[in-house]
Amino acid sequence: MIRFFNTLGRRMTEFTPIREGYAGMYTCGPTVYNYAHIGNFRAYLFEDLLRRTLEYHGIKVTQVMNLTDVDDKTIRDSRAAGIPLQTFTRKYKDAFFEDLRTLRVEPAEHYPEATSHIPEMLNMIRQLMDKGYAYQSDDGSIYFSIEKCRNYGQLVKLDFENQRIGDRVRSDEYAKDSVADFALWKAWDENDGDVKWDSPWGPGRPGWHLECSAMSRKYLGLTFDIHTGGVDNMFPHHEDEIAQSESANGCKFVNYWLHCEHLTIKGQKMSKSLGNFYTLRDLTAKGWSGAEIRYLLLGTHYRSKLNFDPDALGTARSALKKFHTLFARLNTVPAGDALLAEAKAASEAARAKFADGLADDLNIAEALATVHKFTKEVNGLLAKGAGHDAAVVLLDQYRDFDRVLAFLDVDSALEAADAPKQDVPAEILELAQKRAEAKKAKDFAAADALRAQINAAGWAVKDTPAGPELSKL
RNA sequence: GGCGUGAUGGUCGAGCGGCUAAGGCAACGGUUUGCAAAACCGGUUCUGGUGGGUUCAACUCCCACUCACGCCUCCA
Repeated sequence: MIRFFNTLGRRMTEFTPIREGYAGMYTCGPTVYNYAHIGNFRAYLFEDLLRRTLEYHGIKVTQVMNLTDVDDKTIRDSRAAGIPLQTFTRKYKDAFFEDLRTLRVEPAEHYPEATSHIPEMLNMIRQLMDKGYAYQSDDGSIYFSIEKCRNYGQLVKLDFENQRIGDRVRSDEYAKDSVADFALWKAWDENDGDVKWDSPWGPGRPGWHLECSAMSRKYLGLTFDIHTGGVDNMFPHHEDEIAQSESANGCKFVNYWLHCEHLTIKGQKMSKSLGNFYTLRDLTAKGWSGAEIRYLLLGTHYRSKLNFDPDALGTARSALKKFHTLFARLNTVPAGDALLAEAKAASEAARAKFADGLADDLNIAEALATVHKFTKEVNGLLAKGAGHDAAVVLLDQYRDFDRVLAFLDVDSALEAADAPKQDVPAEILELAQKRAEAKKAKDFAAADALRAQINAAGWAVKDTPAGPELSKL
């Protein structure tokens, strides 16, 4: 049984898909006006964990992630750069997909762009107008009227009578009947430059919330299983999506809403406006790998705040390195079927616990603890003389875990272990060679002197069963 | 002001109304090593923000307080 904490109702609920064995999932994607930061990627990694967990449990997932490629910011920044909107957003779409690959995020089935779905959105506005849920204001914009929607406020309890009205609201309020009404269609004005589409209500562009309602309907149907996003999307974005979709479609929009907590830095939300963010590229430029970053960002339960500390990436590196040396060891176990049955039993037990942990609202801590306990067993089996056949089973179990985790990298670790270290300078190799000879001759004074020389040159030497190994200090 | 989330050992981070409070990283001890490093093994560090309450029994439920963070129309 898989269960999730459903924001709708704020309860832990068993997951029952509409169609057995299949799950339709809509995940709010990026606004492509800049590089996404790792707080954004935390959400996408959570969604990746979600889809991989469903798949691990044999459920076929259809995931849709939208790309918001027209809004205030994309228009503002493309105009400031003097570049056509499409060209401008193309750059950040490409960067986004590149970053997803770095983090081993499994691709969604559909990545619809807002600008490619204007007809679908206009169609939905038409329906809302016809049913009386929307109205046109003096400036030509179309708004959704909250008052017409009895169910408004399913995700968050808000008391609109008793709100502290901020400046942002006041500046936007002029054309609306009610403060909470939101734009379905924004009438063109000169700030939009050449960005505009024709509509029955005059030239303009779609409101932000509308794209998700229109595109989810197109790719997932009127009612679908799961909708996710960051907690900051609960209001107004998701609340407005529900209002639009349920009003237009006349039926329930989404069965399970899952929201991911924020990534914080020094206890504060990471955000573009506060300027306290790291992009993925900032971290990879410092030498951290996608796997290490993935390990760190996935390590905290999605409904808890994750305080990002760059130093913690070192923890990730240490932990992953231990796995990699173990994989290499498993790969060189001599032939034989010793302890094969034990290996199979340990693998099967670990697999079941791992699956159960994930099924419990994506309890990654439980799943990881299982992997680590399994590793302890694996080491025990190796110490007891497990043969090659057993090693193959154990290694396969790590590959199986990695269908969800995607940071263990069993096979690339094995390849790396086999490949010669090519980037070591010749003179360092020569010193290491001389040291090996000195050691062979039991001239330890000379060997230590050579090691000091190697260290002075910025390299460390370790003696492994397979011979000396060099690494940068 | 309204709504919501959280506070666990050096650090990150779980479960659970009652076995010795997972697991990672770090530290420490041991095995191994010519010495190291790496690897493996091991116990250890806290009595669970504060104060009450319920209960035979609470870290786990309830109340209050303190602190922190988030949302209240840009925001993953």
